[in-house]
Amino acid sequence: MIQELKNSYGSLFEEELINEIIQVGTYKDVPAGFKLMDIGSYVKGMPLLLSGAIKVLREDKDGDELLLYYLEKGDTCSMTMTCCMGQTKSEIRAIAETDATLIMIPIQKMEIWTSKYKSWRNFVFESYHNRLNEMLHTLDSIAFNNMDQRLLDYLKEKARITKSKVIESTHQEIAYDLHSSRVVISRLLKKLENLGNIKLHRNYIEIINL
Amino acid sequence: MIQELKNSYGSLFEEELINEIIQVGTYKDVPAGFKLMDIGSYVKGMPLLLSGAIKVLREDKDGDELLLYYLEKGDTCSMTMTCCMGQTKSEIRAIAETDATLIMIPIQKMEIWTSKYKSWRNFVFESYHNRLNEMLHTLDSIAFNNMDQRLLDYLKEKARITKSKVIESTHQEIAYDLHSSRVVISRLLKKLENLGNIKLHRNYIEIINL
DNA sequence: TGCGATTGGTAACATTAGTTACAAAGCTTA
DNA sequence: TAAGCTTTGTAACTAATGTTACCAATCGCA
Repeated sequence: MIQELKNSYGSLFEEELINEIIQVGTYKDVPAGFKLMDIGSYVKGMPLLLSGAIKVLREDKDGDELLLYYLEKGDTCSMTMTCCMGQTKSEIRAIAETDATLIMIPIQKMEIWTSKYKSWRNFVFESYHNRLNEMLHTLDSIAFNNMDQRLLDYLKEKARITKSKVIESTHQEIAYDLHSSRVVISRLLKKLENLGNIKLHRNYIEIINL
Repeated sequence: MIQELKNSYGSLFEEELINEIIQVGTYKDVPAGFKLMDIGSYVKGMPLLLSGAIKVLREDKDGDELLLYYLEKGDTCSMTMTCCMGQTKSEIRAIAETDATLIMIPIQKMEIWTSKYKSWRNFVFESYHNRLNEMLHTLDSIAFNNMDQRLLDYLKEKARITKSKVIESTHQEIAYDLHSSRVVISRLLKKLENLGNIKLHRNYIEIINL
């Protein structure tokens, strides 16, 4: 854990802060698909992601989902931070996209470290900054792009996150993430296959050239 | 200015911080329609809004716009904050929706006050929190609602922001904000009029019952 | 091996939103 | 007041997306 922590955050945080994190943080190892946080639940701690990817999504009143963005090594969840501080419920759901390891920081430390460590403050601000930009990007995608472009972006991002040319998703799962319907996604995927961008298989999609 | 500042921020900030703000802040009085910030421009200072409303919007590569949210008394622009700190260009455009008064804080003070004043830290965090939530709300609206619902929400919000039962916009202007076309908006507005929710006039819309 | 469940392909159709085109109504100003 | 601009209304059409329905392929497992 210590080596992993230094590997991901060593250049960001000073030695002293790293040591504090080691002291109070709890190491967690979660399998792909594990639900780290749900809408309406209260937040107990703040996660620092060491490895793997976390999928952050939104749900509307009818239970329809929408993928917001992914968190990666070195990221944390800004939503969590604000929830911690404001003692409000979570507005989003977070699910491990791949197997992931992370360190949970007790929320009381948040406030203390924010006044004590400049590097922590910068990290928190930068994190907010990144999340806001990702939200902007998602919004752009929905507001300005057609579904075929969104699907293309989705496939690219998923391949990047999983570091693989093979996307292990069913059409239905993709439809959920993009808040569309299975039939529409199948249709557009078939179009991409005909263009030679991908190759379709049962339960996975092979990326040829995006 | 001093009275206005205490009125809007007196309960948030301690006396000492208020005094510092008075010392280093510049008072600004801008007319409705004034462009406070544009996409791609660098940010010189951080605004604290004293009165009026600021419209924050996004633009895509083709110049198509989309309204993100409004800022009101007591708000600041989180985008600005992150831009200041990261020295990156603005991702959004900000335009005074009504006549507005605000105080510009030199960006150097940001960093100093963040370590010096707990109330400032809380303000900054809370501000991020609010903006993230507004972004989520906008995203919900675009992803999960049809245009008629979005239009309804738009009219409600605009009436709230301007504190008026009369919305002084042309159909074309509304179409820009919602990233739609004039014909579509006219169509839906007419439907709302037939339902008795609004009354249409040239250059303004009267709200009957939303 | 065979049955049921899951997954994907496709057609036909419905709905929503965007586009083009044009006319009428209402301001503005020469 | 006539000419010209802006704004709004509306029809007809196109495009994109969503829905329903049904079948075929594949998989897991009894």
